[in-house]
Amino acid sequence: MYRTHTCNELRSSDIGRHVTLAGWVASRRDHGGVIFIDLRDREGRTQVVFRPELSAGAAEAAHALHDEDVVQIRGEVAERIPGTANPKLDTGEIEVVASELIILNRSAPLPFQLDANVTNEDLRLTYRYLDLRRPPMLQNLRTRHTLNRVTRDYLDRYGFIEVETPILSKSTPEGAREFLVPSRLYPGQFYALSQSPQQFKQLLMVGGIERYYQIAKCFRDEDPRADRITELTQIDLEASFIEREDIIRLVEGLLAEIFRATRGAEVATPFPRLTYREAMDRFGSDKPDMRFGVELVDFSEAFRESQFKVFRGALDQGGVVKAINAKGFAGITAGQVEELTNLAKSSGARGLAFIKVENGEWKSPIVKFLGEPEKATLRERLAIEEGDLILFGAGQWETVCTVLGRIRSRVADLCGLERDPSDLKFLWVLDFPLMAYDAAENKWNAMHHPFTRPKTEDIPLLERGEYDKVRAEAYDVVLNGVEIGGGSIRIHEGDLQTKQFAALGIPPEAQQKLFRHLLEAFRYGAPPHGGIALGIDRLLMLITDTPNIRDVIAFPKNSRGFDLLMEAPSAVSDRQLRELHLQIRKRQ
RNA sequence: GGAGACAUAGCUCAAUUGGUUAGAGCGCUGCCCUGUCACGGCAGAGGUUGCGGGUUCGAGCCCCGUUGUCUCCGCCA
Repeated sequence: MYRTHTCNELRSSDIGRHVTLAGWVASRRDHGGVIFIDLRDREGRTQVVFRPELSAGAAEAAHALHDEDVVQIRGEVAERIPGTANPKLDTGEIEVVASELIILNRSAPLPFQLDANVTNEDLRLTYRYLDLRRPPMLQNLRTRHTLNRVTRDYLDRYGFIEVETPILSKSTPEGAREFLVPSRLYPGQFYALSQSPQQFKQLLMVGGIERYYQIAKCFRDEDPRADRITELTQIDLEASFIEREDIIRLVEGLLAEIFRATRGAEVATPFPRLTYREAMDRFGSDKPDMRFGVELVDFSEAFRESQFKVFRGALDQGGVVKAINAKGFAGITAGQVEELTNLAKSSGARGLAFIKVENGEWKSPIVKFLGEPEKATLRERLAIEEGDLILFGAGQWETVCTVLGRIRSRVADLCGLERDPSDLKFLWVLDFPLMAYDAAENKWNAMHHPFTRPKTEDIPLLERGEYDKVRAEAYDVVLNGVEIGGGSIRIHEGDLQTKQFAALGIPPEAQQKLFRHLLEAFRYGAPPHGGIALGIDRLLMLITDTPNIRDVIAFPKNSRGFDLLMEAPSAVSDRQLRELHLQIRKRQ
């Protein structure tokens, strides 16, 4: 038996007990005579003391211990000498007086100290197995485990069956770019790694499973971000004979249980709701952070006859003029103005008009173009006071909303507006547009995915080709400005699905080639169904309050999709390539 | 595909306007130390300042290029 107790188990009540512990040397304090080590395992730390007069051999060997050596210790639990208890340790009342020390394995000096703040993430990822020994990382993995366990219990209680779906699947190049896997048995043909179990879960509904879920790995060959990774995990679920309200109630209950179990937080349900249109209009985002105000206000009517050409021009071209009031931020520095302007430009704006309200005066390059009635409208609707900063956007509705939404968020950070991670502002965003026009490709794309059901009352719009007006029976769940999940009611009728594909520019032949399985399945009594997928990694970022998605994943790839630990991707042998019928082209 | 920031000892960082032999803390090595828990003391090793080029009497610092990392835009059905 390697151990009788863990390193976070012994207490005063165990004094006198003969025990065996095993773990890593977390710290050695060698006084020449008496030697202390902190022994660490998964559960915690226990101080071990070596006394030369009691066991000379063990003490002698203890002189040579180093950090992260793996040892086994036999000894007796003793009360610490009065005044030397350590209240910082759960086991701080006692210590183990070692009678025997067995070195199970030595450790070389570490490339970084486990108790230090390491900013070099490459190093942490290269030695991830060492990084994982740090308590916060272990805690993140435990939290992840709790989330998975609670999810399985909850969905089981509601009659959901966990079904695994293939990872090697078919390339259907709508949506995210896929990872392709060459086939040995079918020369020149490829699998695609599943970017989502979407089509399989719909086929499960046709299969009469009725309620499915999976903690599913999804693969997307897109550029990562701080909160995005190419290999992500989703709580994926789908149910038949349900409506939007059923999914919403189910997910609210699930999230409440997850936050109770992982954070001990009580989540108020039901969550507030906004339509996509409202969310964009008022907050400039389809995933607004509701922990602070600063809403976008529309001034299109007020500036209809404006002398200011930028505003007037935008309105004449069917656009909008909107503004936000950054309360008390008139003291913005020139550098900050430049930063906000660059943010606006990178978000699609031509520039960023602003007014500083200082010493009772409106300071701005544009103020000379404003008439008294316009000023009065601004003053009233933005509740302008001394010290405020007004920021404007003018142009196409969606661009203006997006620009001001990003400005809103940045201003909140610059102003130090409260963004308390324990303030959980959940939100449903409903009625997304079914499709979005892609000017670059000159075609309509599905906003969610091509299987999303149009709202029933909007189906005639779809049939008339008024694609921009068609709303989807789709819903996103948002927490503190982060989209943590999205889903929809699906199309279950073959003819409607065919029309939808056609609207997305997929002609009948391509439909058959790519989606024959689905269209065929819909011919045999497909039930009405819908579902949702929640991103576990992002959810954990919010639960653990970490800004880096890699910190909640045991073995993440870096932001370039490279695995520093395994050094993948890597070159393969000519023989492997031949088996796969592949030839590498020389790079130019 | 585009933009920005960063790169100095094993780690975290410093180095005044371009100026002597690039420093500190932690870690590492050796010695000392019997109640520490960020133990302490003494001594020591450790650097092609990412790489390449340029300007200069002189470059960690300025310029150009390049590589890597991170962040953002595009992208993410």
